[in-house]
Amino acid sequence: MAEDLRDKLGAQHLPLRDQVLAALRTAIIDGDYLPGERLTEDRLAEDFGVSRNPVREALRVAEAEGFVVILPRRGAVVASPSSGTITDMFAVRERLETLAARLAAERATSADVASLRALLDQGREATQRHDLARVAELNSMLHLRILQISGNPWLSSIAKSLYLHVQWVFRLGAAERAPHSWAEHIQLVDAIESGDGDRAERAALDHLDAASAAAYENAEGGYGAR
Amino acid sequence: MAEDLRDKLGAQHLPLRDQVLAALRTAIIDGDYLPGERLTEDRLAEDFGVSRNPVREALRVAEAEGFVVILPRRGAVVASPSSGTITDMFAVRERLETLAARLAAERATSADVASLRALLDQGREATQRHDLARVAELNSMLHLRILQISGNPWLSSIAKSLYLHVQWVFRLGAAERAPHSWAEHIQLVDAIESGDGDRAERAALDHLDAASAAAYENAEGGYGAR
DNA sequence: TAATTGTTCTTCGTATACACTTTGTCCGGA
DNA sequence: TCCGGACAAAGTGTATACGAAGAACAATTA
Repeated sequence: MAEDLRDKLGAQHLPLRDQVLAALRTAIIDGDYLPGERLTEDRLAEDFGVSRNPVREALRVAEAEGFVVILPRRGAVVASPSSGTITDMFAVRERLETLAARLAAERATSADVASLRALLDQGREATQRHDLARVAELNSMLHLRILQISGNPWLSSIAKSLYLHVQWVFRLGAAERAPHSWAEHIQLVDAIESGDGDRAERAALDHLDAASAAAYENAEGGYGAR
Repeated sequence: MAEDLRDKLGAQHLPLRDQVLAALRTAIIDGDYLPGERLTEDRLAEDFGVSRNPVREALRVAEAEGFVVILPRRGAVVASPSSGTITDMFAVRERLETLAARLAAERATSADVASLRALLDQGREATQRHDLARVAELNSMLHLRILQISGNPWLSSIAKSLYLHVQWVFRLGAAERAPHSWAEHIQLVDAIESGDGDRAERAALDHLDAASAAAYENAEGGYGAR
């Protein structure tokens, strides 16, 4: 029982600041904190039940990641993504995720491919159950897994951050499109399995173009220019 | 005008944490803190003459940027770039900086081109004076200026961060190669001025390939795998 | 020698204090 | 009514202190 306690404490070894950062990110992505909303340190500290220090450290990282803007002596506000950043984000994603697809195709082991196929299967099931939230989640997992398979940490961490931002901006539309994008995902995984870098890159590009087009449609009347 | 003054002073106020972060970054890039070296909060606080709080906040951001690694309950150490990360960084840079060159070519105003030409001129002069440090500095400024001209903030900030890391890893070799790379820079600016995106992208790629090759030569016997 | 126990260093989180900015409010005067 | 300035409130920026807990290393014991 003393061991249980120690295990729990040991497993807890996620610093509070990281937990706060994760909570802050998801709160922003989920729309619990809206763009432009003011985030005072005291308020966040209270919301998360911690003192100001972990909150401050989390805020600095969140700023570096582009989720909040910090004005000196005035504090933090949730960042306001504009339609301009949509175009910009997809331009960068196109370059990075096609590279990820190519590298994944060149490096994927059979176990890697199997893990992708497993995600696809689960996605198909979830689609049949009309569980859109789960489909969207599996969608994310698939993308992140491909990044991981690419084996390039820089690429992975940068693209992951971009992906989070895309989710933030299109959290509404993404869930709807998820089932449609699944066919594109199958193409992508097939291409990766084939080991053909060019083909994988093309499949990723097709997918991104479709996602970008859908994003634009969805953005009409969404966040305006700002 | 009183308003202007207040605005300026307010905006000018650099929080200590930002100053610490900047100092930490340059200290790491310049090799004052060597890879693997332990960075205790007390020591940094003393080095920079501030309390531990700003240091901690700067460290979190430095971790997010990849300059330090923080081990829970054990503190921060300077990150150790391996030859693997060199390859990975250049793979990403190739995708991003070619995109930047294309966008710059498509969007550059005549004033933008003039500013690039001005940097080229200064670089030529500095080369004639054999002022390698200045050449390297202008080299950086040119790259960052192109990123700025691309008009894509995501691209700009991500590529800038990568560029800093490249400088860190190759701070020795970069200065030597700077004069040689100047010819490639001229090609690049010419291409941007022409407004031909494809050509700009090709010029950027040539430049990166040369830089990458030089980096590898220089890395022999440098930082090993780690 | 090997295992155990202390000891020390350091991080992690909390709490407190205070200077300084920014912001908002209120009040008197034109 | 509108303006401008005094004044108060809110919140950040920075410093400091303290206790708990973990990690590393030395000392001690079997």
